[in-house]
Formats: sequence, structure tokens, C-alpha cells
Amino acid sequence: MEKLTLEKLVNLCKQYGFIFQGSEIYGGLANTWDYGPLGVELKNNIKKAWIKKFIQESIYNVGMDSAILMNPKVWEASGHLKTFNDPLIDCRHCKTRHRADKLISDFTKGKVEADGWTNEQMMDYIRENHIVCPNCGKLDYTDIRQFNLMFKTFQGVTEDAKSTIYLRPETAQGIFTNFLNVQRSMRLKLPFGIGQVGKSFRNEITPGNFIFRIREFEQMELEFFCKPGTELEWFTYWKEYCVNWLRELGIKEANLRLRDHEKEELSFYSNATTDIEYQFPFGFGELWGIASRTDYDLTQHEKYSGVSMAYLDSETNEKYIPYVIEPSLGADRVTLAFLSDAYEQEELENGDTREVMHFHPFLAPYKVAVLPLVKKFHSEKAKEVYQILCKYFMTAYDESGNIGKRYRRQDIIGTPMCITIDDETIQHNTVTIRDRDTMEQITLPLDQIVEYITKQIAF
RNA sequence: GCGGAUGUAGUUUAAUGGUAGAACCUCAGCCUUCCAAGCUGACUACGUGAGUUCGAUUCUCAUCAUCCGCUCCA
Repeated sequence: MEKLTLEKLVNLCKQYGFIFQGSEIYGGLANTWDYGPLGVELKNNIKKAWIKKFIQESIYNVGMDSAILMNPKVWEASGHLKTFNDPLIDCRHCKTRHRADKLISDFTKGKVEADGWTNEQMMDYIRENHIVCPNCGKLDYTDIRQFNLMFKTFQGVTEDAKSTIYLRPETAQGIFTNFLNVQRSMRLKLPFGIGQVGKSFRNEITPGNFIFRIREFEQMELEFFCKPGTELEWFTYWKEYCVNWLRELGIKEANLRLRDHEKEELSFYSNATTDIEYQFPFGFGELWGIASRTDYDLTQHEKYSGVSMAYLDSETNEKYIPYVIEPSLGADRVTLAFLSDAYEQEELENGDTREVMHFHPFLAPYKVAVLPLVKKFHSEKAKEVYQILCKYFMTAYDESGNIGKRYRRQDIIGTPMCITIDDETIQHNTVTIRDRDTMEQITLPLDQIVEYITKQIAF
């Protein structure tokens, strides 16, 4: 079988209405992608599957949906304002990139700190003191550019009243800032988790690889709060829980791997981090980051807001700030993973090949297609059947071309079941259901098909 | 952001300093009673902008986008 390339997948997504390039008729806008009719069904089904497993089926967890715009102090507390904002400078000669403030600080051995300087001040200082490129020794820099990973916008209707606010770079902070609200209103006891699905924005310096790294992306995050000391047990628990979710939805084992972060790689606040990586057409990439974040986030918010984040443990009467396990999954990345995992090229008996998308039926954009065997004899009855099914499932209807062609159209977009309407249907109210994977056909009375399909697509 | 490559219908592609042909796909009609059959017809493209030229899809420049490498990824 030919290897799936990213190019092939991008084309398939475009051709069949999964994903289109953003603003295409205006020449596009870099790294923006729009989900088409099938893509949005797939992605919504993935989100539904996540919510089902992590909220509905977990005795510990509840859901929420916080605002994208937040008080800027949130980002001071979280550290994003500081660490997501670098003055960068390139050496024209050797093409290396440096942080301007670090060049100055290194050059003066820490005697001069450029914190709070304007770009012009830093540039002047570098020129006046002849601070050469540490890599090649030349003094040939580009201008300083501010690389702010957070998108800025303004709140306030009049220009003079406007204040800078940010589009959130992660959904997590909306959960931390609501920790007390959720705990109190839902009468939750540790351990418990709060999950949410939502858009985040990061001005990535190098986006790319289709929807793998985009600047506007969607996250499915769980913040799981537990008693200090128990965090590593829960870390393992959620790691397995996440992998199981992927397995149950049919991700191929061979395309998955776990990567534990080495001590040196860990963020300063984390005492354990594992990435679940998936083998995309361009190689392995991070799909799901599971991090044990200690009490860093809640402590920071306590510090900056002045509001106590302590939890009163009613069993021991202790007060403490809970520790946090954060499994954070990119919705677009995992959509890409399901797309490439579903792709298969099948050899047919006559030597032809066909492309088939083998989505888990729960994820498939259309669950079932209704196909009249011959348009002029069976389409009236077929439309009746369509009207029944569309109340329950995303249902496709196709009457153009011959029956074989219509089966294949459904195969390539991953529809698991096709229902053919023939003379038998008209005479005896029975239909033929053909399964995409087994190619088996079964005959069922019309009044049993809703129940049958419901069973087939269960997750 | 830097370096390199690329840009012709939805897709894959052909040709050309005198504005483009095909295949597949799609659509309509005929035909067709279970896996891309056939026939007839139809729609659709030179990424965008400027320059050179009598005339540019072709040459030049800019821009946008994509791909590959570098850089970056709290």
C-alpha cells in the first residue's frame, strides 16, 4: 500500500468537504483552515466522545466553558505575559536568533538588565557597546522584533478608554480562576476534575503541517485536583485513561507512543510530564500532554488575586492547596490523527484501488446513507426512509449514478452503513444494510433499523 | 523571521509572447435491479497586483499561499 502523505490527506480533505484553506478566495491567510460540512461533523463527534468519556462517564469530573477574554492579571499570575513575550533579534551573517535582553545581560555579566527597556534602547545599547553575535562574532543584526505569543486586542468602545486584553493562550486558566466557584456550587470533594473544550490562540513563530500547529486552535483540557502526595498515582491513572480513550476509538496501537519528559526538560513547576505522541504522515508529534503541575497554578492565583485557594479537607481538617494533573489534548491535532489513522487504500479484486476512511462509527460524519437502487423506481420510498433516519442520525441521501458508485462515494468519506431501497422495501418494508468494513449485507424490517444503527455507532 | 523550491479547472496534468487542451471528479439526460459499466451534453483554471510590450498564463518585480530546511515551541 502506498504511504499516506500529508499532501494526499490535505487534498482528500479539500475534495470531500472536510477541511478547506481559510480565506481561500482572497489568496488565503497563513495557517488558517476552515472545517467543511464533513470536517465539522467529525470534529464535533470527537469533542462529544471526549466529553462523554471525561465528563459524563467519570464520577470525578464536571464540565464548564469559560470566556476567551479574561482579566489581564490572569496572565500575569500564570506567567504567560512574561514568558510568552520575547524581544528577538537575528544575526544576518550566521542566521542565528537571539534574545536582545539576554545579549545585553550576558555581555555585562548581569550588571545591566534590560527588563522594561524599549526595543530602541536595547538596539542602541547593543550598537554603542559593540555587542557582537555570540555565534559568529559579527555585528550585523536585524531590527528587534517583539515576539509575543499572545494575541492582543482591545476592550472598550472609545479609543481613549481602550485597554489591552489578550486572547487566551490556553483554556486552563479559565478553570483555575473558577476553581472555588465550581467546587462550592457543585459541593465537590477532592479529588475532582473540571474539564472544558474551547478555542485558544497562540502566535506561534513556526506554524504548519496542515492543522497540526495552527494559531487558532481548540483544546480539550481537564484540570484534576487532588491531595498533595497523591498526584503521581492520579498522574498514572489519567495517563492510562487517555490512552484508553484513543484505543476505544480505534487509533492504531503502532501509531502511538508515550514519551516521558526527562528531568531537565520538565517545566519548573512540574514533577512529571508525559506526552502521548501520534505518528502523523510527517512523523511523530505531540498529541496529548499530561502534566503533573503541583500547586503552581492555584498558588499563583492566590498570590495575585489575594483570594485563598485553600481546600478544607473535611476528613483530616487540614487546609491545603490542591495539586493538579492536567491532561491537555489538541482537538485539531487529534482530528488530524483520526483522519490519517482512518485512511486506507484497498486493493479490489479487479486490481483497482479505492480509498476508504475507516472512522469509528461514533466519529463518522454520516452514520448512514440512504440509496435508492434505481432512481426512478425507488427514490420516493428512499426519501421516506431518509425522513425517518434523519431524526436520529446524520444521514446522507444519494440517487445519482449507479449503486456501486454511490457505495464508493460513501466509503471514501467514512460512512459506516449504507441502506439500499429496492422492490423488497416497497413490497415488504425491509431494507438491505451494507457494512463498509465487512462488506456484508443484512436485511432488516424497516421498523428495526433505528435500533440497529444506534447499536452499531455506540461508543 | 531567514534560505531554497513551487503556484494552469475540485484533483492530476499539457502547451504557448497572440488569453489555454486532456483525464478523473461533479452536474443534467438516456441507460442501469447491489459495488467507480456505457452513451450524449454541460460547468469549471493560468494565485493576486504592478511593470515591460501593440499584446503577458509565458519575461521582470512585488505580494499572497504552500512545501522543504533553519530558527522557535513558557
